[in-house]
Amino acid sequence: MCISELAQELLITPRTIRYYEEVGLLTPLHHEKMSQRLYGPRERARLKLILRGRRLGFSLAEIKEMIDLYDLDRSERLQLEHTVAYGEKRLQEIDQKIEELRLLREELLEYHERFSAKLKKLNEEEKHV
Amino acid sequence: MCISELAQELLITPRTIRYYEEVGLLTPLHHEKMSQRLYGPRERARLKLILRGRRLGFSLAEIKEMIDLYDLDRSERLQLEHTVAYGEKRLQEIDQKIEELRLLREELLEYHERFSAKLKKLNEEEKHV
DNA sequence: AGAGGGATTGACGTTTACGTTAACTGATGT
DNA sequence: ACATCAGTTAACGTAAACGTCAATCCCTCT
Repeated sequence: MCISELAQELLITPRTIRYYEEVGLLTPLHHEKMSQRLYGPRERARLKLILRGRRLGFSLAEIKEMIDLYDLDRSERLQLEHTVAYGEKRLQEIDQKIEELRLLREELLEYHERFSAKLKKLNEEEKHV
Repeated sequence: MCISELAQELLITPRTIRYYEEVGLLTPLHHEKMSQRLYGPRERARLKLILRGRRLGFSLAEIKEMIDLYDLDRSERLQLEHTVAYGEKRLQEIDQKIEELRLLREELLEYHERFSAKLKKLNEEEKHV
């Protein structure tokens, strides 16, 4: 899979994909001999994860931490305990974000229902005319 | 409530609060005669909503849309139908974000459990030595 | 061999969301 | 009256996350 195909599928620009490589979020096949980058299913899954993180308000640095955290090749020889503890913290953060979204949802819904009621009332008043 | 009190309570800087006013997200009491801005409970609630939005990855422009949407004073004379429809769209977006967070959570949890198991195994091997 | 089309590599530009600093003002304690 | 101290305005600075553009390169097709 070449860069523009991948970009088109995920609705982003090639520049974005190269940028993610530049900051160490992606590592497509791209040796000396090859003139183009090639993306396998692993890089594709990783990119989707990055984009999901972005949509949810995580910075690229945070996303990199999460990804590196569970990158077997890089952290196998590092402190597993630290990794596990840190991962738990990240999961808790996500739970909190979910909770905050629930709260935001409730808040907006409250406004929304107040407005819907008003609209309904107005429509009924029109009928009576 | 003055600006620094509010800032301290919500763990942000006064500059941030003034900036939100600059872009039309807040409208504290601040007439000609007064030399300081005063924030009531309404502005405080609004600010908390803004900060929640930010933590969840919404841009200030998006947050402004949401807030303006249900600002009675401004939209009462506007098209209520449009407001209601748009609000429903926003609620759906939030539901999707919640779903995406659930997916991200699952993904990370999967990695996490794989790592935890590995750690446990290593600890047990140590005992046997 | 020459032309065209997509990919690559700098390099600089841009937007968002503030940070920082300077110069000023208004209220307040002594 | 004077100092001081928080708040204000105005202006410029900055980090993150790309956008944009030019120059070059590679491959392919005729």
